[in-house]
Amino acid sequence: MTRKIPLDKELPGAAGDPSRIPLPALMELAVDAMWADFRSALLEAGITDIRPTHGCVFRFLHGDGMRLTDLAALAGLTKQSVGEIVDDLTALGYIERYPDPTDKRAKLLRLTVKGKTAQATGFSLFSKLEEEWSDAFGSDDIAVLRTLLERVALAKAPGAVPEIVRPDPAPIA
Amino acid sequence: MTRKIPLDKELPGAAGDPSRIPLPALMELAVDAMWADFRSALLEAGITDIRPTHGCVFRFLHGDGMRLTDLAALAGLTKQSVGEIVDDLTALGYIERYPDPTDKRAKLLRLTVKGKTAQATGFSLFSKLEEEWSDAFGSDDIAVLRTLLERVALAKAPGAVPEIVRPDPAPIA
DNA sequence: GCGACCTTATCAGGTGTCCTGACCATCTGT
DNA sequence: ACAGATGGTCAGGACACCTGATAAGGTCGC
Repeated sequence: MTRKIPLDKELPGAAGDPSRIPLPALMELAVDAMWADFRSALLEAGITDIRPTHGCVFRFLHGDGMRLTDLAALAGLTKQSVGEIVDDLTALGYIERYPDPTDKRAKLLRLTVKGKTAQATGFSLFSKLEEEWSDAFGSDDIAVLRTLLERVALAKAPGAVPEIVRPDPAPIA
Repeated sequence: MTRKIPLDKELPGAAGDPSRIPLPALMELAVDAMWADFRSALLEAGITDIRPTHGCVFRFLHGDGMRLTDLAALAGLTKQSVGEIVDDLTALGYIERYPDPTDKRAKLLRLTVKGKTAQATGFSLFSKLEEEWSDAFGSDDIAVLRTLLERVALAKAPGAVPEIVRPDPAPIA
């Protein structure tokens, strides 16, 4: 039972079985569901003042001082856009700006303790979400999904893949 | 080679391996890539004046006369929003409005010939896209992806699944 | 050491896509 | 026949992006 509306006898487009929801639409449904799950988990974890837009900061801000320009480049947005998001998160106490000692034009950005905690919570909830989806839809299929998506990301958006942030990374050696 | 930045020795969140891009982010990358592929295929097919927003009409408008309200409900948007989109597509010649003979308040919407052609083209391109992705990433994995996503959609957004439109369906019997 | 040029960040303003609220014309149930 | 629901539209606003311009500060050639 995947279809409700009976099919026409002749299909103008003849583009395969039209009861198949287009794959991109199907994926969008799923990704929306994922984000909805994540957001409600965030709320349950007591984080109520972070909007989806803020995600780019928590995903890409790392280290002990990043420039707005660099963060924007990682996030794939303009510095103006990220600037506004950064203003927001600064006002909320998740990140702070301080002057770059080596360049009087620049300001450096870093997560506050509150911000680091929130970032860690987020990453932990992502993990939990993946486990829950594994339980709900089969860990084998979710594993296939992940490796497939990783290959897709590498093939289609190579620049975006390696730059994903981990909680407070610091170079070894 | 999935990671570029070396890991910290101690991971604050300890939320599994942080080199794993969060699943929702990974899916978003993939879905964006899909839409990008689809849009460029649309352009190659000579359809250059349809914006992503217009998709809701081509996805959900079917039959020989639908009300704005019903279309909006299917698309999950307000009638005001869909009204604007409909104005747009009417001006572009893809759909037309005509008065509902049974209700003087209402207007009915239907695709023009141009609109039906575009819809059919779209569905055909979706099919082609899925084939191309099967070739590129493995038909087995794409098949798993599809059935998984269908189960997800059914579980997480049951209302959205059956109402997807096919090109010009007409009830049998 | 100094002008030409590139960056950094920010200000100002605009666009596209959604939303809520208010409204009139019309239909429906009692 | 009238109260209340419904169909469509107008007006206005939120939000997440964008482009362009500008001031302050680096960098490099010579």
